Amino acid sequence: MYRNHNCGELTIKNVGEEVILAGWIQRIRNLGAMKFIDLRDQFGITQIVISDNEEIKKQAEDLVTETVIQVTGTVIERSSKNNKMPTGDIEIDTRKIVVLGKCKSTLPFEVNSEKVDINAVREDLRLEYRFLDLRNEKLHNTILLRSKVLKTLRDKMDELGFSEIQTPILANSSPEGARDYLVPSRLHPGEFYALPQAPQQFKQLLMVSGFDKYFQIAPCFRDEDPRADRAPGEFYQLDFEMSFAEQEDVFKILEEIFISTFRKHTTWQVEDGPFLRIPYREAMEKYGIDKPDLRNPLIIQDATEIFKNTEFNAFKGKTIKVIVVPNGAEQGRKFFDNMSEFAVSELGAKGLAWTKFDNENNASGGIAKFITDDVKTALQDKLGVKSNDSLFFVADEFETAQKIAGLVRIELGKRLDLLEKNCYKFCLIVDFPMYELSDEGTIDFNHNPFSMPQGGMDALVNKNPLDILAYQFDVVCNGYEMASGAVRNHDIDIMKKAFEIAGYSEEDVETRFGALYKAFQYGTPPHAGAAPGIDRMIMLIADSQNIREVIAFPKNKKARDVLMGAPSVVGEEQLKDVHIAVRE
RNA sequence: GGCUCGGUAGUUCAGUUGGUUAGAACGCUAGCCUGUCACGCUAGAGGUCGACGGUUCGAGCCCGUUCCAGGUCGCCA
Repeated sequence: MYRNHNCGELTIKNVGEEVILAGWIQRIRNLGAMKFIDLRDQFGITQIVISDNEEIKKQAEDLVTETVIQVTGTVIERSSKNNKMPTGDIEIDTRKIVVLGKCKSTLPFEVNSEKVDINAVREDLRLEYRFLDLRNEKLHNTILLRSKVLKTLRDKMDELGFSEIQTPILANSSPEGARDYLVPSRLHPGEFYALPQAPQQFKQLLMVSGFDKYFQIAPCFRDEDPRADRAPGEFYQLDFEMSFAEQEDVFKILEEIFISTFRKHTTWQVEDGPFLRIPYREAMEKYGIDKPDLRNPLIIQDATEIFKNTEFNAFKGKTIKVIVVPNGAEQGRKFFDNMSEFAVSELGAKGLAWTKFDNENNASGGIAKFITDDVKTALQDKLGVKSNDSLFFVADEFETAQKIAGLVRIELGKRLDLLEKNCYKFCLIVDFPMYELSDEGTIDFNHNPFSMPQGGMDALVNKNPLDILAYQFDVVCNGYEMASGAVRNHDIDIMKKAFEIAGYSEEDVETRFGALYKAFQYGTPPHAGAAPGIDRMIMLIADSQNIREVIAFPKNKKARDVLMGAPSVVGEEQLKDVHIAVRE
């Protein structure tokens, strides 16, 4: 028996009991004739005291921190208690110490040190020694939180009538989307599997097979560069799909999942559903981005009309976007200069014009001299500008102006500390366009080629493709895209037409999406679904700034596992097996 | 791939117009200490200043190349 209690459960009630504990030495305080050891395991810390007995002192002589030991002794009441810890009333009067796992005396970084912030330690070093890093309480607890969230999600999906069905990891390359991870086939020279970017086609096939509601905590693989909120290589989605479902049915499920999971695992405020629905175009107009952070109260307004006769050269012939900051006039000149500097150097703006309205409602500073009486009246009447407000203007081509104004809005929210605290603000971005214009001027799918166009065949035949909307939506929370979903296009004729508009022939569809093309000719129920990103969900729940904090063994920016050493060079024999020529 | 910020002791960092022996804190080692809990005190060990090349009497510092790593843009149906 290695232990009969853990390190977090002994209290004053256990005084007098003979116990065996096991754990890691977090700290040793050597007072000469006596010695205190903080013994740590996943459940807590218990103080071990060593005194008097020469035999035991000898056993404790060469101990170093992070060694795993087993301690046998008696629970005694402390003479000086520590009310900061749950076990602070007691300590273990030691009878025997056994070293179970030795540890080097010099660690690559300090573990669970209150003197050093682990987040300050170079990240590649933490990743190289991830097994030590994961001993740090906060990270350790985040991984345990992840386990709890996964359980909540599974229970919730089960409760909602979904069946968990696993789909292949060795799958086929899909010609759309991100770069695939390829796996060479041994049995079929020159052919490759691809790791799935998402179980998209499989889950739609399950619908054809009559599985009413499917879900899976699905690994997804995409060979793309990472971001702070996007892990390289692989990530997990709560992938689900429902038969005979419309968009609203999916919304209800998403609202149920997010609200219940966030309420269960956080203390921040989560509003009741339904989530606010914002059409994509409205989101771009008001926030300049399709994943708005609604904790930020600022909105973007259009002032193109107001300035159409302006003498200000930078505004002439441009789309003018303006952000009005209520009571923003109290900021000094330096703030405005810094914002302009930021917009130009960081955002690539041509400039960031600004002005402010004083107590008497007169524009002063910045571009005040271009705020004519007419413009002033219009700003007040049409955009609601009041005294002591400040205004930031972005003038550019329409889409650029929108985008830069969106980034300025985010930065203003940060610098002025405008974000509502301790809350999760969810919304649904709906009505994504079906198509977009590519850089080459051709028509491309905007988001997901499997989505049903709003208006069906009629819209495809009669409308300008760029005006067609899709039943395609995102869940957004606090500025992060949390889920993507759609009503799928289950009608083979509409599908052919939809692809035709994007420049694919029927043969293209047949070869690229052969399984769906075939299956949809044998009785397909209308279906819809979505896929919340699990890593990002846990990141928000844990209030982490970096997605690697919610993954036990994350890869670094270059998609390398520095602990395990993946990817790695493989032997010639292995390469020959899979018919890959050995380089000379 | 572009832009940007970094790389100095085990760790986190400082390092003056380029100038003697490259410092601090934490950690580590040793000694002292019977009530600590971020224990305290004293002493010590520990450095190819990412790598290569250049400028210079002299480079941690300036220049070039390169490697590694973070953020961001491209990318992510």
